[in-house]
Amino acid sequence: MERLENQFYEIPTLELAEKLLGKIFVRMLPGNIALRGRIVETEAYLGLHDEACHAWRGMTPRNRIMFHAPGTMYVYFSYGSHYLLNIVSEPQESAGALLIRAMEPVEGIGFMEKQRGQSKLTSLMSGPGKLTKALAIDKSCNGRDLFGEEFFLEDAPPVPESMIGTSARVGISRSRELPWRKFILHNPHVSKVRLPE
DNA sequence: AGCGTGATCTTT
DNA sequence: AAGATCACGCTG
Repeated sequence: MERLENQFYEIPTLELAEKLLGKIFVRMLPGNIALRGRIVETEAYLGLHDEACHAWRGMTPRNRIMFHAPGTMYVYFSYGSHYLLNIVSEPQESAGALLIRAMEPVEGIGFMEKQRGQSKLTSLMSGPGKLTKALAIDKSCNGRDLFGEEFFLEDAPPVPESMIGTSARVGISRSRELPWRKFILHNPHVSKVRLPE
């Protein structure tokens, strides 16, 4: 399948949240080994008026990559143990991004199992911290883009509207009313959400 | 349901 | 300098 170019990312963040579903995230390892995962869950974060977004009060050392070009990877360290992967969207000032919350393993599953220390397929990448571990993504990936030879997205047929679920975002306290989480309905690799109180 | 974990940001 | 807050995952 074809690689996705810059124009793919240059649409409103909430549209991109759905368009990313079904697409294949690829990481090439030394030795021409490929890791592939199908994106099955995303969350949108928008700089303006979204108090759950890291950038809602402006640029800081941590969030500066959110102000970069669409298609850049924003990776940050969370809860003392996990790296979380976002794909930057929107023009600079808007500071939007999509959190990649879950993928379905497609290729390189042996490597992923080793990374995760377990082999249950539906547990390998069914959460934002799990998938970065499976793909060996850490802070060194922060600021890299998806247009090189190591990281890129491959096109795939769009997921029909009837197959897309919507909900509030997981694990946040502010702006909980915004239904900006998108996922593929009934897909077993979608994260198991902690029920909100 | 509870807790480890450590960077980041806000408030003194 | 100190305290609060986490875009989480694991155990039980």
